[in-house]
Amino acid sequence: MKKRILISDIAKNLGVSVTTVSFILNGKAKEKRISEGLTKRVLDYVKKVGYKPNQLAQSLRTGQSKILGLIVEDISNPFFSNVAKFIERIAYDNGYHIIYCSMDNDVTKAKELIQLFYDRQVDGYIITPPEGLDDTIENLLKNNVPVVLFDRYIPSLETNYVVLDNFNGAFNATKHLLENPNNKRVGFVSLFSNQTQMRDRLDGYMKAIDDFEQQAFIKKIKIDEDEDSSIEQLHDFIDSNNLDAVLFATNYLAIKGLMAVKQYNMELPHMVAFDDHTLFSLYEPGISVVTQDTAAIANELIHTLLNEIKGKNKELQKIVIPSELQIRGSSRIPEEVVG
Amino acid sequence: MKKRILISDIAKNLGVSVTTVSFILNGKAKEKRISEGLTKRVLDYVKKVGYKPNQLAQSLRTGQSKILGLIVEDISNPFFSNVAKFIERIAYDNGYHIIYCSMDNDVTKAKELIQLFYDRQVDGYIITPPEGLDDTIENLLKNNVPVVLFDRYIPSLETNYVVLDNFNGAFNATKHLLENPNNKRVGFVSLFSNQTQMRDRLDGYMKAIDDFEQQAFIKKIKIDEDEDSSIEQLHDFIDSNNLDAVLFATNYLAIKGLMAVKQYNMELPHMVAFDDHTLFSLYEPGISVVTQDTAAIANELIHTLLNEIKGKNKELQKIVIPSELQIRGSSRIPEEVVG
DNA sequence: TAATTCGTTTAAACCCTTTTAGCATTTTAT
DNA sequence: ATAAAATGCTAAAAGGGTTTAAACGAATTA
Repeated sequence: MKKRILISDIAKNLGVSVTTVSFILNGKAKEKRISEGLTKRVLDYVKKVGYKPNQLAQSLRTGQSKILGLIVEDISNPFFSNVAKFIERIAYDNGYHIIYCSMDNDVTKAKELIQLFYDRQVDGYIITPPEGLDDTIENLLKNNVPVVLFDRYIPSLETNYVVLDNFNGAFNATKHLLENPNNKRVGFVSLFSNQTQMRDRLDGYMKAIDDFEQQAFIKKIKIDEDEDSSIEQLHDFIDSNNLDAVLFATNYLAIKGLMAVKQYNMELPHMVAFDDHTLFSLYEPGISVVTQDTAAIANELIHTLLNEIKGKNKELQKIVIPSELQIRGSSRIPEEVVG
Repeated sequence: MKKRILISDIAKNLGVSVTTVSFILNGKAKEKRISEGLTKRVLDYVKKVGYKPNQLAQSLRTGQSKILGLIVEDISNPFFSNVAKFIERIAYDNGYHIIYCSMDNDVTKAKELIQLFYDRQVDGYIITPPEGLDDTIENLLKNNVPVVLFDRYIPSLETNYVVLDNFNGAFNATKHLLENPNNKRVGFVSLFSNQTQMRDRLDGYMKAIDDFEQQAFIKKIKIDEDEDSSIEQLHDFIDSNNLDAVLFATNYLAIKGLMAVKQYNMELPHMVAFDDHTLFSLYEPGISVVTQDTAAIANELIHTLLNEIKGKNKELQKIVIPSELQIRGSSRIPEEVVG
C-alpha cells in the first residue's frame, strides 16, 4: 500500500525498456520474440514487488475500462440484488468491475445513466429496459456497444437478452390455481406496462383461463402509484369480484396484496407471485411462487456480455430461462379435494 | 453518441488553445484572467456540441477517479441495499459514482476488495468492516485515504464512522419485552462476533435484564453456519429454555427464528428484531423491530465521506444515529394486562 | 564483401486531460 | 519616459501505461 510502483521503475531496475516489460506483462513475449530468460526475470520481479498496472492509464490507452454497467429496475428488490450479487462475483473473477444503478423504471433516469456510463467508457451494459428506451438502446447497438437486456426485452430491436419463460410461468401458475375445483374466479394483478415480461405473463394467464373456459379478472396498477392507493385498489379488486385466487405479476405487487389482506382483514385468496421473497416462504400459509434461477440468469447474462465484448458471439443470444412453480400452502390443493 | 469530441477539437474550431478551453471548463476563467467574451463563446460552443471531458484522462491527470468504493456485508440484505440505494443517489448528485461489493463478512475477501479499489484509485471508502480488518483499515488511514466505517467500527482505530445507537436500541427493546409481566424469560440471539454493533447490542440487552433483575439467556450463532443447523439450534434455545420472548441481533437471525417457529411448529415467542424487513410488518402477528433510519444513515455516510475527500472535516466524525423501536403485534403488551 | 534476414529490444508516439511556466502586449506607477 | 505590474492567452510537460515503427547486432544469403 506504499508508494505506487510504476512500469518505468521496473524497467529501470531491471535495465530493460518499458516496452519490453509491457510486452511481457501483456503476454506478448512469444509473439514479440522476447527471450524466455528475460521473460522469466521480468515476471519474477513483477511478482516480487507486487506491481499492478495503473488501470486508468491502461484504460485511457486501450479504450477498455474493464467496467460493466448494470442498470436494474430497483437494487433493493431482492430479485435484482441477488442477480447483482452473482453478476458481481463472476465479473470480478473475469477481471471486470460492476457499476450498478437503479433506474426505478424511469426512462429519463435510465437515459442519463446510460449516457453517464458511456462517458465513463464502460465496456458493456446489462440493462432491464424501462418502456421508451428503444431509441437509446438502438443507438448503443449502432455504435457496436455490447449490450445484454435482462428480465424483459425490446421486441423491435435485435439484441441479446436473458429473460424468464414468462408465458409458461404464468400459464402453469394459473393452471395450478384453476386445477383446484374451489377456484372458479382467478384474477391477475399486473402493472400498466407494455414491457415484454408483463405482456407474456398476461398471455400465459389468459391462455390458462381460456383453456379452463373461465372468466378473466385483470387489474393493473400504476407503477409509481402511492402505496395506500394501490392497496385500496387491490382490496376492491379482490373483494368486489369475490376472487378465489390471484396471480401477481411481481413480488412487490403480491406484497401489496398481502398488505391489503392485512389492512382490510380480508380472507387470504389463493395466491401465486412472480419472483420469490423471504416473506413468501415464511408467511402463514406460504405463498406459492414462480421462481427464476437467479444464479443461472446471472451466469447467462455475464457470460453473454463478456463473449460479446470479446467478439466471441457468432450470433445474438436470446436466452429464455425456464421458470419453476414452487407450490406452498396458500394455493395448495386441499387434500380432501385431491384425494 | 457519435464519435467522441475532444477538447482539442473545441480548441481548434474556436481558434484558441486547449489550455484556455480547459481553464474555462474548470471554472478557472476568472482566476486565469480569461476575457468574459471568450469565456462565453467557449461555454456556448461546448454546450452546443455537448462536449464532456473524458473521465479517464481527467482521472489519470488529477488522480481523482470520482468513484467511491462501497463495501458492505451483503448487498442482498434489504438493510444494506436500501442504504446503498440512497448513497448511490446522493453520490450521483455530487458527481460521484459508486462501485459496490459484498464481502460476506469474509476478511480475505474484504482485503482483496480494498486492494482492488485502491488499485482502481477510488477516491474514498465506505466500509462495514468484518473482524480482522484492523490492519488494512489502519493502512488506508496512514495513507490518508478517506474512509468512513458504517454499521460497526473498530475501537482501536480513530476513524470516521456512522453507526446506530445499538446500546439503547437493544436496551429499549429488551425493556419493552420485560415490561410485559408475562415475559419472565427473555432471550437474546446474536452472532459469534466481537464487532462493536454486536457487543453494544448485547450490552444493551444485559443492562435491561439487570435492571429487571432477570436471568439472561444468550445464544450465539456462527455466521457461516448452514441454515438448517442454525434453525435447529434456535429451536433448542427457545424451546428448552421455555423463553417467553426473544431479541434478535439482526434481521436475518430473526428470520431464521421464524423459520424455526414454522418448521418446529412452535408457539411464536414475543419477538423484536434489529433492522426492519418487509416480512416483519406483514407477518401475522407483526414482528417488532429496532429500526435504523436508512436515509439518515446514507446521508451522513456520504456527506462525511465527501467532506473528508474535500478536506472539509476539521475533526473525525463519529456519528451515532438514534434507534427507534417500532412495536408490532408479536410483542405488544396484551390489553387486559395494560388496562 | 555487401546485402538480407532474423531475433531482440527500444525510442517515440499515442490516449486525453490538467497544470506549470511563460510570452507578448497593455496598463499603471515612478 | 521607463520600469513594473497586470492582462490575456498558450506551449509544453505531466500523468502512466500500450503499441507502432524502427534500430541494432548477429547470422545468413547473394
